[in-house]
Amino acid sequence: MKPYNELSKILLEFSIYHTIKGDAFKPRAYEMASESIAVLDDEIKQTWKSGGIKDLKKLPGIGESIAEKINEYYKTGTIKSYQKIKKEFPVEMFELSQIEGLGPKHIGELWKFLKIKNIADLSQAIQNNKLKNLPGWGEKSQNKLAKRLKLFKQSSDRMLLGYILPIADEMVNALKQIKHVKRCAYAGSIRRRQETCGDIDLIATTKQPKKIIDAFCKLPQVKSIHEKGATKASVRLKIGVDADIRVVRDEVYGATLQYFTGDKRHNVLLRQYALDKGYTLNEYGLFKLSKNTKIRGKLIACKTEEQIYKKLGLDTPPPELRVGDDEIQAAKTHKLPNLIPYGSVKGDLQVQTEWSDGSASIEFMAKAAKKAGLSYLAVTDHTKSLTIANGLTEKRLLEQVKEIDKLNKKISGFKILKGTECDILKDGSLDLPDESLKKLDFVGVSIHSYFDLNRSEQTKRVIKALSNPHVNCFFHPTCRLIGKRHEINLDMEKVIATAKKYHVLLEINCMPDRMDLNDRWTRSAIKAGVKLVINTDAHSPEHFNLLYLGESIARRGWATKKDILNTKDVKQLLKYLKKKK
DNA sequence: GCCGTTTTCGGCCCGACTGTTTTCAGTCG
Repeated sequence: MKPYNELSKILLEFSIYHTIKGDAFKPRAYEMASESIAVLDDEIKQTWKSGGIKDLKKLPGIGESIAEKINEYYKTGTIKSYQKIKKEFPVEMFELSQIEGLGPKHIGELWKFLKIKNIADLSQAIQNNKLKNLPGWGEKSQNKLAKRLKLFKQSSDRMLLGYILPIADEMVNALKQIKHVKRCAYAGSIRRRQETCGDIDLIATTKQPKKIIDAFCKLPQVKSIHEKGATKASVRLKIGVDADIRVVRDEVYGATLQYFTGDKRHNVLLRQYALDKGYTLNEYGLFKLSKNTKIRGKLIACKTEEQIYKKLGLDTPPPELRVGDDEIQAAKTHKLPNLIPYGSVKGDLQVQTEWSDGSASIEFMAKAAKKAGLSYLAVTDHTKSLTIANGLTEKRLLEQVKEIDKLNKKISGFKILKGTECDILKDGSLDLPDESLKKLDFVGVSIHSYFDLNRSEQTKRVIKALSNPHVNCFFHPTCRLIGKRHEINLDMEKVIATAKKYHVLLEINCMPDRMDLNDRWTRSAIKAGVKLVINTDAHSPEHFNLLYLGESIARRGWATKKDILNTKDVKQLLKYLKKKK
């Protein structure tokens, strides 16, 4: 399922409604707007608040009519034309549409013939064998829908990238072992490194597609099969999400990879762009259109993604940037950023040890970090107000400082920095006095209490904390836990401006359910000239392997190496931090 | 209903699979 909010659900219902009515182009317009709003989430309301209809219209997929509907929604809490539709057609269209294989037309028929309004009605109708006698339906379609409904009821939400990526890797590696497979890769949201993914998209190349499809359907991760054709299959995995595979000839690998990497909005824009230039693009290649006709002509490119983009006069946007925003424009004007390469981070600046709520000693963590390829870390245990995590008092912090001095003499080729994850108290003051903070190399601050303060109080609290002259970094700034806890209510624009003013670093936290900052705030911070760091927030040695997740976000936020401070070695890092003192 | 480096009007992405059909509509990505 996509991360829809209420407004994006309403717009999707408009889309479904217009499809049922038979409108040709309105459905897609509403669908695009719905997706746009799902992605922007909280930001949409801020846009409306600060710029009204005028600024809403600047957003992709939102024009006069939908901007007015959004305005009405925020002003009155509802949309009149939506109420009208609901009266005429009182169906939970969004809910029903979340069942795989149940689209607008069928939702319309189920209402027309059987007065099915929601999931409960549908379950009842299936039990009573009512569907199979509808025009155009049969035994098979009823059974199929029954299966999909069951899956829907027990389906898990989107999975965190940090959990699903390793599974996709396993499947790709297993398929690569098969004799006839030339190439195999994951595409889709996983390749784009989206923070959560709804499914796994694989592509493979071979001269014997049937063998690969069979092997795919028999992978140990597979629970059941939805579809199995000559070159394409779709299955349910035991972990509760779907996986799709598409098998093509090796020569068209580039076109297929491009096509299935998406995202949808990027591809729609790219194909429109191609049409304007007299080409048509599909999963088999870029084709020249014959003059004045719409007939597909000569194959122009298909071997690599780069070749296809180049023929269109574009640089190749890295997969992480393909979201259908402004990346095609940047590709056209050669302004795509030189993204930070994976494996660039040299030191981890948020590490918890057994001194507070970590599982290992400082020495053990340092050795694990070194083994993971890092050359320094900052020990940043919690502070005293976080009693549940055994936070450090001033006295214990001093003892820890001494121990770190000792360890630094003992361990060669690696530097342990003295740091803290100092709690920001309710009023914005810090949990440790300045005398303690100034003894440290690296002061991180973060919020672990009073998540519910209103926007102005919370913002004031954070600005006060960041203005303390000893503070180097704001850890997991929005405090969100994906699927569990919302972002705290912060005026991020102000926080970013404050970070800029006081030379405070903002963190990209690599914990799979944090990923905080997210990609959009990362891009805003970079645009504002704020430096960032990528930290794992390690509580045990294996967490150092999560750095790639933070690097994914940085890339999705258009970060180059120079935007991320801990891509520097420890000497340069300390030099930068010193400037502040 | 949205959108514009040919357009403020006239376009709007494309192919595989399924199930019910005898040539296609619906759905998906």
